Amino acid sequence: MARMFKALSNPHRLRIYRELAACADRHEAHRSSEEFQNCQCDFAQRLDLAPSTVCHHFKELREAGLVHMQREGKDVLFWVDRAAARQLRDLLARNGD
Amino acid sequence: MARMFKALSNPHRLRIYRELAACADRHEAHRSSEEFQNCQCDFAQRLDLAPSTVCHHFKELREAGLVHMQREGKDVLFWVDRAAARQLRDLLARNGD
DNA sequence: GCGTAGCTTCGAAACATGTCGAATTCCGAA
DNA sequence: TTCGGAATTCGACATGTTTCGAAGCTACGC
Repeated sequence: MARMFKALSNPHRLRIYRELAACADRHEAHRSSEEFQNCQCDFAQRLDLAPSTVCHHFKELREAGLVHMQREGKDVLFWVDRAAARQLRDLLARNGD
Repeated sequence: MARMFKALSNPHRLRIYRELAACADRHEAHRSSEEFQNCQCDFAQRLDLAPSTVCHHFKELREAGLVHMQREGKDVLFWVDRAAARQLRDLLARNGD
């Protein structure tokens, strides 16, 4: 559990996670599926980080169980784990409110 | 935002936060107020940590805006910040589901 | 096969975190 | 006023995190 929070505790990783989640939502609207395509090299450009650094951040998110990936030819499909997100939300939620 | 996640990314701090939140809930039921009493030295015993370490963890939670404190005589009142928790939950929540 | 594009692994450097003990402050009680 | 319990601050040390470049893998197109 703390592991998931740790994965989101880095500004770069949090941004990656949010963009993946947002992208998943957009596609969900007209594809009825949670996966979507997004390559790490784009994040490397947007975040101004080395590809190896971005790869490491993805690995952290993956190993925390927040996102999943699957090789699909030359690039990779990523999607967020909704159950994991719900778990975190439940932990943050308390009876009243 | 990442700062809040970082505060919860340590197992000891996560446990402190959850116990504070649980305690607040219990009292809320018959006090209609969010604050409650809980001393750091108890946490030091339960978590088997030095008092200075527990103090440091409380400070992290405080500076992240997740909990608040107020000196009240010889010890201190702590309560969780529900708005902060809601912010985190909203970030984790996505359109569907 | 060979080159290329993208991801991963590895090692190293810089920096941040978790932890402690000792010293300090703060407040209530004897 | 002096004592004692509780919280805080400080300095130190070990450990973890973030980042990079270089080298290695993998699959596609020529």
